[in-house]
Amino acid sequence: MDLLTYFKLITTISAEAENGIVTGFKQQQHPRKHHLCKQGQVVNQLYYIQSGLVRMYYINKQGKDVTYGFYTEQQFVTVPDSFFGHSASRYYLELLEDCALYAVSYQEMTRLREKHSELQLIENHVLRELLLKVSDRIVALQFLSAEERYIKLEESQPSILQRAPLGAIASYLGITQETLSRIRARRLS
Amino acid sequence: MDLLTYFKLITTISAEAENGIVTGFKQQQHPRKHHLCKQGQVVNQLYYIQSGLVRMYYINKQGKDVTYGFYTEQQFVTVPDSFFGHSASRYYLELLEDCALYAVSYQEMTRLREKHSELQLIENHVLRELLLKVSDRIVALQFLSAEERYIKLEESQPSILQRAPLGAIASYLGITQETLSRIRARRLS
DNA sequence: CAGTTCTTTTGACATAGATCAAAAAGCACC
DNA sequence: GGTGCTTTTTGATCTATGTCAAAAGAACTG
Repeated sequence: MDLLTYFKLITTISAEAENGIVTGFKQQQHPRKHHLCKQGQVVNQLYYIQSGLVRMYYINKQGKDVTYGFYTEQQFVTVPDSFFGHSASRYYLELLEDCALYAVSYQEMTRLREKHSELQLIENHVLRELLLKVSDRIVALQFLSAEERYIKLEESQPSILQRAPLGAIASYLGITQETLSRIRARRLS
Repeated sequence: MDLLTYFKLITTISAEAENGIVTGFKQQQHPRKHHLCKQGQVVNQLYYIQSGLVRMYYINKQGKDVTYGFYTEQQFVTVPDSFFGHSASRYYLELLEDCALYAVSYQEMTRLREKHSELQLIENHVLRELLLKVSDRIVALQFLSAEERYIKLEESQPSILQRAPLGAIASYLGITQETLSRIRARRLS
């Protein structure tokens, strides 16, 4: 879905704000495997995903790649602490599919937000969505078994199971590839 | 710390905004064990904790009480999805100590936000803090062992270990009381 | 399409942490 | 200061999930 169309679902947008959005958000295309950001960089862009799939991950102390989250069509993605705090990112942002994105820089977003109250609203909306998404994860990780977490993902974002590689899904669920593979086998029978 | 003092650490506050804050945020005192919210209610207030300790928890499918988070001095607490979305809360908010709070209603917060750009900034700041806090939890729950999670809590919020009961801490860490007790014993020797 | 490499599955074994049960230690209230 | 609660600790198993290793399957590449 187009960025403006999406915004209009959240709130009504004045003509001036629409103008600001169209110039402030830059359309981009990137191929599969492209990195929007690597560990150590400051992420200065907030991305809206028109189409495609993005994975956020980090490398833990044992050198293992751990998926923090998946982001798809009609979602925003960035590394919040880096974007808002201008700090080095602990995370990588990697495209798992070719993506059509809209990107806005922090400076531009600040300008838009100050000029158009709609953008303020939208930013809050985005933050709340991110917060909600993350809250659900905690509940899952805290007290569901590996299999229950898998089922939960299956219900909430079924397409991920098809679209992302096994290893990425496993670390997202907080389990090993092997265990995920076994869960899958068990569920088929 | 006083609410205004805290706000002034985030941004400069105009005289009018100061006025709005002072009238909009109501000071409250509540005793230990009081509930600010129970499961099923809509949480219409955002709380700033001047002193005391608040626990957010829910009852899971097996009927067990699971701590979602602890909130202390100089933090904001509410149930974000309920407060922002006017939906029924899945969580309880319980005071683990006598608390001095400032409370602002959703409507009042909206009014303040629209009138004073500072409040907008502060709200975003609060959301970002909540998001950061929660992000760290995910990283911990995803790939740290029970003992590592304990150590992490010890480092980031040492006072919780003294102030909250064992069972509440255990479920926060995603483990049983018994395991937590054993971890403690192990670390003392 | 044969060879190389990456991904997923399967198997055997090890272990962190759960569960159940009971003892011990803290607290509160007559 | 004893009697009854609640909270914490300790002990003995049990189980889900991890680890290591190897096989099977897909997916690129020249």
